[in-house]
Amino acid sequence: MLFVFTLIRFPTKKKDTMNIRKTLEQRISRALQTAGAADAPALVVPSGRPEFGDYQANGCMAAAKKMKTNPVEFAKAVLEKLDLSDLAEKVEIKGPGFINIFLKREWLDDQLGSMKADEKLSVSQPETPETVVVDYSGPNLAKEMHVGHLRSTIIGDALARTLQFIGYKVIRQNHVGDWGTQFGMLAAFLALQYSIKQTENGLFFEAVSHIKDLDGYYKLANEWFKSSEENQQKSRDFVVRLQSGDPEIVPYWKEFCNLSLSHARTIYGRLGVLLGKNDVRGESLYNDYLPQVVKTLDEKGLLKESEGAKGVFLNEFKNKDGDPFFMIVQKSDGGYLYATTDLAAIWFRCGKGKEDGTVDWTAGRVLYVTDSRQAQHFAQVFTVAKKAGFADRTWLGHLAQASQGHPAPVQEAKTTGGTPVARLDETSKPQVSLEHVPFGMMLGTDGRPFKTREGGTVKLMDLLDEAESRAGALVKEKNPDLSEDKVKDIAHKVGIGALKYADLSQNRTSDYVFSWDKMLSLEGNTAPYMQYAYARIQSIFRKQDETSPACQGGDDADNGAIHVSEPAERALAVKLLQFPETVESVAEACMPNILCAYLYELAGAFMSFYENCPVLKSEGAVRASRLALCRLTAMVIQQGLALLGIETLEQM
RNA sequence: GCGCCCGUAGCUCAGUGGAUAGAGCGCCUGCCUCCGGAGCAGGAAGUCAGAGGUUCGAAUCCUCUCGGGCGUACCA
Repeated sequence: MLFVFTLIRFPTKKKDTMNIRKTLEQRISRALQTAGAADAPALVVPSGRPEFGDYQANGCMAAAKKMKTNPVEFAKAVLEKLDLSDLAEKVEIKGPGFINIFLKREWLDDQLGSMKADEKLSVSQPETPETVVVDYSGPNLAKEMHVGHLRSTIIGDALARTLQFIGYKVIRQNHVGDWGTQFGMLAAFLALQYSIKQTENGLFFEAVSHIKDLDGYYKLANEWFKSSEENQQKSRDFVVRLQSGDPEIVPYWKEFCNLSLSHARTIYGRLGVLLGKNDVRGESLYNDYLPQVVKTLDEKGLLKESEGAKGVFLNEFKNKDGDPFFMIVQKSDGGYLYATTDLAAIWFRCGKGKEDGTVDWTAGRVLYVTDSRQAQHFAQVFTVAKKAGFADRTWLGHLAQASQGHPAPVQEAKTTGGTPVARLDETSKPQVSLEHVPFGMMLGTDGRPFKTREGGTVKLMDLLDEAESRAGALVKEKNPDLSEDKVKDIAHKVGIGALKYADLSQNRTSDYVFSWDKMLSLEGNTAPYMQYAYARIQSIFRKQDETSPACQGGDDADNGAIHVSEPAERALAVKLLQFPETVESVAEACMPNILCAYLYELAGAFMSFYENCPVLKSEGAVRASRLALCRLTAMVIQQGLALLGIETLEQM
């Protein structure tokens, strides 16, 4: 018992020494406090200019203002309470009260050494690794995936990878659209127009071999539907029977969904997106919950009726007439809506699924990676979910633990770029953090919602083909001696990497102008730039094995101690050490573009280092140190790109 | 009407209340007998839509105006 108690009270905590920003933040906050400014944030940020050091603390001015003292005098007082001698060679006050910190080279050397020895690259694990559900991609199975699905799929995947790396338990959820009247039509067409064989694996439809693309199938089905009154009637019968769970009909619908899902899986495979069969939890799986959702809302006294429809009035939102918004959960004909399904999904994810034994987890945080047009919808759904208690915590996360014996801390509502998020409701009952992670729309070069010249959408498959073929052409041009297989492999990694990076590097909240050239560009701030830096480093190690037989095998070739001295080395060193704080920011704000910007700066710092500091031509300790620096840079670039779902290559 | 988002270099976009607003593309000037030139070093290019306000300090926060987008009761 005592052992357990000890574990709970003193969780094994990794030391946080390597997150520069956090370390400085803690030390300076303490100094501020000692100097008389309680609760004043230190406001530590990397310095804007080299002459201002590596980091600057901006908190003194505001604190002094609050205390009505002279900011420079106060900064001096803070400095007296502040001992950074172990990590800084100089700490000075400049301007109206900035504290500029110049990190010590020896300290940088130490930090780089421990970072290199750590498989997590100094990214510290959360003390309580809660379960985070990431809901992303979620294509409608009736149609083929197009460019509009790219952002959710890629951004969601990068966030899931990042959260997982940090140490959260990540549950990927592919909330595919697999329900609704159109599925009755599609299934009916499959059942009635194609020959069917029973095989060991279930049904086999002749259609499967004919359907080259889903959109073509959809078009055919639609024509069939429209061609006669009889077909329409058959189709409607199908819908009714399907929705009542008729065992004769369900297999047809299932087969169609499988067909469509296999198309999605092909796309995911080519994109390198980690969404598998087990991550698919379509709308239809919540069907059984829908009546219960409505019933629960009724029991909580939230359910009202208006013009025949059932729903919840929300004072927090206004409708066109300025009256409370009415969120409908059951139509006047008895049917349910997406708001109902979303409520059911929240319920499922936040405890109901575990209670039912369907899954073995319950969420502490749920991220919805969908376009920004749904912001209002989610704000409303989250509000209702909280009122109804669908998102109450059944698992005690860090919030509950932190508040043991005290009133629960009231946290400020925060946003993840759109929807306000409340972690605690008005009764201070711990709640799951439900966060909409919105992204902007895909626009054409005319600034209008993106469409092809024919008015259609660009198929994702076509975009991937184009990305790889453009990259392939470039690879052949740069390196004509490579084998066909090699070219193909490089073209794939470079092309897909560029495509993903083009999307991820943009602030997700802004609208996105679709451009073949921009999306598939391979120069400048693109994924290939980082891949190229990585390949250059690998090239150094290959050459190093050849030129220095004593070090062959590479085992200890890069194991030398790092001693930064040249300015370019120092700049690279500081950049490398900023990896942990960058990854944390990405996870907290759900902004992969922060990581992209970081990696671009890192690769840039390496390129300068590469130009200014010869590695293989240097000797002794300098050579060993530079080799080690190269190795660590390669590790960070590889890991950083991996968090974005982008692969590295040994050669390109 | 109401709500939310946006307006930054020729184009596409970064930018956490901090010091002289940054990248990429395009344009101009240098750099491959030298670890991979998909690169490096540098240059030109800005009334941060406009006007007020808060602040020691505003592209960032508040108000208004102009311009654009999205959403707004039985689609998702």
